[in-house]
Amino acid sequence: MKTPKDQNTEQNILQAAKSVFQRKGMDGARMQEIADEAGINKALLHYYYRSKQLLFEAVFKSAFSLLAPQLNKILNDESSLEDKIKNFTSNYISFISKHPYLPNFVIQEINRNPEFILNMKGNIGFPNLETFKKQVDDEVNKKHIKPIKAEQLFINILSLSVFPFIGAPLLKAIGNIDDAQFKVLVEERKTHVAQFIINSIKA
Amino acid sequence: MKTPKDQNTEQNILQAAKSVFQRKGMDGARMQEIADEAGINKALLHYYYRSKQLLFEAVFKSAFSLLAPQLNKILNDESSLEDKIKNFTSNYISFISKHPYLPNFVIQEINRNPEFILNMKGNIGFPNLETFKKQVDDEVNKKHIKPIKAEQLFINILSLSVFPFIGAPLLKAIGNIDDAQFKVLVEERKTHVAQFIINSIKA
DNA sequence: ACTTTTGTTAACCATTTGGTTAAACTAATT
DNA sequence: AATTAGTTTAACCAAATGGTTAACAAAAGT
Repeated sequence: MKTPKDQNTEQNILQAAKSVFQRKGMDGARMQEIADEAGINKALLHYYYRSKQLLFEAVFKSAFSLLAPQLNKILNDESSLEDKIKNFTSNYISFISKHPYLPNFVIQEINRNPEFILNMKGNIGFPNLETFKKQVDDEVNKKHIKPIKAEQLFINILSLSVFPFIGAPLLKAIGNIDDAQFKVLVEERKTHVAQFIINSIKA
Repeated sequence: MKTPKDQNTEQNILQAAKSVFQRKGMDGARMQEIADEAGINKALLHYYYRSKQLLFEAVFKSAFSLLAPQLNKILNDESSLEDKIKNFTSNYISFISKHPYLPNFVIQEINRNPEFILNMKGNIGFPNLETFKKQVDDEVNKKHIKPIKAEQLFINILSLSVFPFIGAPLLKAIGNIDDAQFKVLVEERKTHVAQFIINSIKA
């Protein structure tokens, strides 16, 4: 018997929780701040999500569910390796540009509590390397690309796509570049990264 | 009049604080836990370092001072570009292997409080890209390497060297690899990363 | 109409946490 | 031995924090 007054209180809470947790992390987040941002009383948080931990897990799963399908795109579609690399790097960098807090949040919390990701592994849609591995090994055998371990190639692709966002403040400081210039660099990376990788592995 | 009994209480505290802060971060760390790990009373923490904030800053500066000189090695020494890349990736990966919490700690805390790194920028020894930029541009002009922006190359080098440590639990989960296998991958990366980069940029 | 269920709040509670105080202890100085 | 100054601790404190309770409001069911 929901009051129509604000039928989506639960969503408001989740939205506020996302915003606060992703900026401050589990330890830095305050239930009061989430309540304020959702425009409700603190007790209502516990009415919908029983504890800080459960609210956090809802946020984390939601965030992870945004990132995982994007990963599967590169791992499990039908296109050629080169197309995969081009599409993935471009799409992933575009996607993260719109959600700049996401990768740092997910990685930080996984590091804080590594068992956490094990829960995720059961879920359908969890990324799996098998198809990608076969494809890379195959291309290597056919001498289409230089010898490389699929795992290393995957790590390289992900590193080049994701790290610039996680290390942004550091990179800006070292390179003495402002936000606008950094944005240009990121924009360039949508094509640069794929080219960089393909140059490296092509036979 | 220092008691010789334990002249290095201050160092014990710093050591314990490093351990706790680097594992739990500023928000997750507890002064009591640091005191316990240092084997002293909580009040002594405040006797030597007035507040949690000041103790944290001491730890952060110490951590950053470990990473920065390593960066300068690639940026400002006299060797050829290729040698720089080889030495840096190999040395940096070796170094971080011995301090696996360091990069995540530094990057996480910079993201939590981006103004923080601005304090560091004044310090001597803060990494500076100018020399590296000149060298890369020069190599490009001489057609020794393919055209590439020095900033992008720098980001790539750092991404490929550092990200695997920050994303380790994630990468292990996706690749279905255990700690031992991951250690092998990291070991391989000491040479793989340089080769991957050089393959990509060589003319 | 009235009873039940759901949504919402203000006030409250127990615990944790960073920080303080005053006293005790230690060792060099006089 | 008495003084002095630095070091260490137990006990304490106020604020913050996650969580609960009891009362109230609004729908929905009957």
